[in-house]
Amino acid sequence: MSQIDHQRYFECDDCLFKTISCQYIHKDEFEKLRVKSVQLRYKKGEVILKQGAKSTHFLFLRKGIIKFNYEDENGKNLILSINKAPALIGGANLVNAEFNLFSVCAIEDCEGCTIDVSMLTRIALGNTLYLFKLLQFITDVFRSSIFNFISLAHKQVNGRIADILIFLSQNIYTSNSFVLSLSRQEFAEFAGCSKENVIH
Amino acid sequence: MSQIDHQRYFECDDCLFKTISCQYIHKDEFEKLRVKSVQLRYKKGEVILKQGAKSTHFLFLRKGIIKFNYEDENGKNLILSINKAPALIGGANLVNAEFNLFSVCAIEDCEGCTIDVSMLTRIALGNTLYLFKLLQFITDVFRSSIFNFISLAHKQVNGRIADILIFLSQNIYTSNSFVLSLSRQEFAEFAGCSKENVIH
DNA sequence: GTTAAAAACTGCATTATTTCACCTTTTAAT
DNA sequence: ATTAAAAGGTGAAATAATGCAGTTTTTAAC
Repeated sequence: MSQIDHQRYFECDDCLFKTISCQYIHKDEFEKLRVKSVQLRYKKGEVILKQGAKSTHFLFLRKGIIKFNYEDENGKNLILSINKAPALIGGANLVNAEFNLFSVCAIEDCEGCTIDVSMLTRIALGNTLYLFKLLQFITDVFRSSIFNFISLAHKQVNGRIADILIFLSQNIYTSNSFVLSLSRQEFAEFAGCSKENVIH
Repeated sequence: MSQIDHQRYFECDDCLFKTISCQYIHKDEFEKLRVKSVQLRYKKGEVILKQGAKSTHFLFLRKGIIKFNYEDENGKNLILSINKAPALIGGANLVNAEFNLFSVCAIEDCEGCTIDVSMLTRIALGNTLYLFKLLQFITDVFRSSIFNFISLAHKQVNGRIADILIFLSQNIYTSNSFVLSLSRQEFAEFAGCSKENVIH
């Protein structure tokens, strides 16, 4: 009897998460994580982690761009942050395991693989330097969004839109020209303004 | 020859930081932290950590209320978050040691004591559960500010002001009525609007 | 207690932003 | 290829927010 065979889209050998992990933990230890992990592909728009759900795994995002989305009590969507691969998604739960505060959605086609939280926690607790490294990864996702918040909270719409374009150019697309994969509606949800305002 | 005698304002025996620490590390280990620490008092308005400076210590805030302040390139002040004791201030540097991104200022009289970062890091690296606990403390400071950001970025001024009042009532003063220790100017810096708008 | 400075407050003109009604273009489905 | 639905876009009226100029009140200093 074999376990369910999962679709394999890419090789683990050139995976950044593996490379970094194996600087701290033994290959055999990493193998325990690997056999529990599942490779996944997400189409643009798909939900990767659902707000309110309890997640049993992280996602190591190997390729693609994602948004952190918060749906408020009136059903209004707000984009909190946008991040690109490589990133460790859902990591906030490592430190403070609760329900997902936000949804994570693909805004471009993504691929990555799940990582079992309890297994990773067990390994990290036995290796402080690895734990430290993971925490840096996790806080990076957060850190990059702080200056967005500052701009959003304290500038007018023009400045917010400009700052978002600069942010996308420098941090996400790393290019002066890029094809925007956000709709005007999504852009407005990120900038905190009406969609008409984005267009004008 | 004795070392400089520092002023002592309060006893360490009933300190929450000591109590929590000693659940994870040995008393003798804690003593190494204690002898390096200095008790400090801050008056309302005083700067505890300075934006841009490299800090060699955390502050365990034992009593009082503080604000995280960001001064932008035009010299405009923005309040990012308000927190009360007990809290571990400057902790972001544990994971990702850099210069302080923000200033921390007392908005009511505060007391606390310094904690040597390198010593604490050394101890925490030898005790993962303690490290975990510290990280929870540190991320708490952050977590509490997320919903402020959501409100700030995506509501109008009335809603922002209302949300801040609710936040202060529930999270800081934990009372339905309180004496506001922020000036209207500071309130405006927190709400991201003009001071006239706070008054109207 | 007097005085100066800072903070609180007010009304109003100017500017910014949202909302609405409507039109055009693109995308996806049959 | 046709059609429906979604996204992109526009202008103009209504609403919201800022910035200014000025008055009153509170606070701190001598």
